[in-house]
Amino acid sequence: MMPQQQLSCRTFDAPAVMPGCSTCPLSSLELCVEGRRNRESESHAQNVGQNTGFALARRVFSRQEEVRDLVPVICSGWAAAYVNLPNGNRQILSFILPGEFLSASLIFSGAQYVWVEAVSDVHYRTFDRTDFMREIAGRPQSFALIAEVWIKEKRRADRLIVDLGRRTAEERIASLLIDLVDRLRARDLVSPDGSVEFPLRQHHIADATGLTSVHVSKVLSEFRRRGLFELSERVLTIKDAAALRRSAGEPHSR
Amino acid sequence: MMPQQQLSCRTFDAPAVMPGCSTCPLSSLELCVEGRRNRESESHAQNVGQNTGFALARRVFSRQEEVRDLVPVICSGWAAAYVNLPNGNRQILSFILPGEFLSASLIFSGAQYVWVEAVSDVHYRTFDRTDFMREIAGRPQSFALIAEVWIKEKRRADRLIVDLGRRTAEERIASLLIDLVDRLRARDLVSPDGSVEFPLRQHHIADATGLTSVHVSKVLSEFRRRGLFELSERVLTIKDAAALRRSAGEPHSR
DNA sequence: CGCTTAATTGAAATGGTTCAATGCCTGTGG
DNA sequence: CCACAGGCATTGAACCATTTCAATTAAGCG
Repeated sequence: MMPQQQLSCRTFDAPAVMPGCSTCPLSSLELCVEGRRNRESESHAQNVGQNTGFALARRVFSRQEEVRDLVPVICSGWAAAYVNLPNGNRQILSFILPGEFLSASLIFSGAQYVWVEAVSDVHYRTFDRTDFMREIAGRPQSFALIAEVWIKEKRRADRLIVDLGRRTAEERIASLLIDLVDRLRARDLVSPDGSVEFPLRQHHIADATGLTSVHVSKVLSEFRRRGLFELSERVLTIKDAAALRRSAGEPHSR
Repeated sequence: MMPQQQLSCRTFDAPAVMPGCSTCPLSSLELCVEGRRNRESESHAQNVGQNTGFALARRVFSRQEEVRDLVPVICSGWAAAYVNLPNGNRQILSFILPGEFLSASLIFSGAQYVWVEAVSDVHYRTFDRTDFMREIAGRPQSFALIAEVWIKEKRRADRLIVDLGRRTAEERIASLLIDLVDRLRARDLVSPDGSVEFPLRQHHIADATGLTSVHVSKVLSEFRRRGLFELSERVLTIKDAAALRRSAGEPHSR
């Protein structure tokens, strides 16, 4: 228990409760030592080996050998899961926000085919897979929660397939922004005036939407010109949500 | 138990053992009344409500209300899971071959956002979700098998994302053909001379690869001209597997 | 046998890429 | 405090992979 591999970079004294905790499955399952909702309640956290980690922005922080036996969850910051192509291109499969598993597949298997890069500085937490499995196997309602997480991830992947296969650059970019803002809102990370910390570079958006960063720049400029949002200094402020949603095309099975 | 909803179309006297049985998870879990490997062995099949169904080619055969409580598995024939877009386009998310769940998500939830169409005539089988869950929840090794199915499905979705986001028409089409043939080979559906029943129309390939059927026609002609395969009369014969694999680009995380 | 669906082919149009040049900002080192 | 390098964003022009449009033939199907 408590396998203390250091995933990468330096350690860090992380504050106990992090932005991701409010929506983190590990927290609601009372399996996280730090993020427990109710510190008085009976907790299973001490039965699950766990550890914290930290990665600087732009660093790759999940490697084959490191996730072999560990299930990582993001506590704060953004990450991106991607694959590299022989020609030097890459495709981002998903952005990972605070309170999310690096990948739901890693809950059940250490086999990994994606790279994960920290977009901003990232605090994460790793759980011993065997311990974790044992804890949820016993409790059906825990299992239902994990199934839900998994289904959501699959649904998001399917939505991306539709975007990449059948929708224009404008629609893809608008969808991505809407999806991210919606998820951030669920985590209470949108401030009352509608602005959000938005660490993505244009090349991230390009890699996620299957476009070039040159074209992303052009589309974003056009969106700004139309007054849909403001985006500068790593802060995004939606100005005309309805128009943005229109640009994303009809909601195709949200 | 045994909820006897008729999913659609007419009933049919299906032969007990079908092409999909050899690789069907329900069969290896001994949960299928018909497809059991070992008829003498102790089986849990009578604990799980189940029924057969049949759908004619080109029919939609999975609707919201119908999968609410049922987990469908294809026994013979091909199906396609897709979503419709407001502009009349559609995107096929996956082809479903004999021995596969309609969608792994349906194992855990009846909420559905895709349509499923029979590509060729399809025999399928439905299992009561509650019964099914109860049976696998108790047995960890069953659960591992289901997790594996789920991970495979997700991995295939991720591969499609990469194809649609970053690869050319040729690469997408070649990848699709290779993937299908590989899966068919695993089911022993490739005859010794290398030919397979291949019920897809060009518009299926187009809808799956995010292209137009016009362009699919051009690429397929070019492939044929180069002698990579023959394809006519719903039969595909790979002639130059190595060259086809080259056209698909490097294997990006198979 | 006629009617609809599927496949083929060519020509024109286009959404997005590629290439290239410029400016900006940030961090770094002298 | 300035010079310089590297990453990031912007803009315009040329290019190209794929779409769109259109016309023709071939293939199922009742």
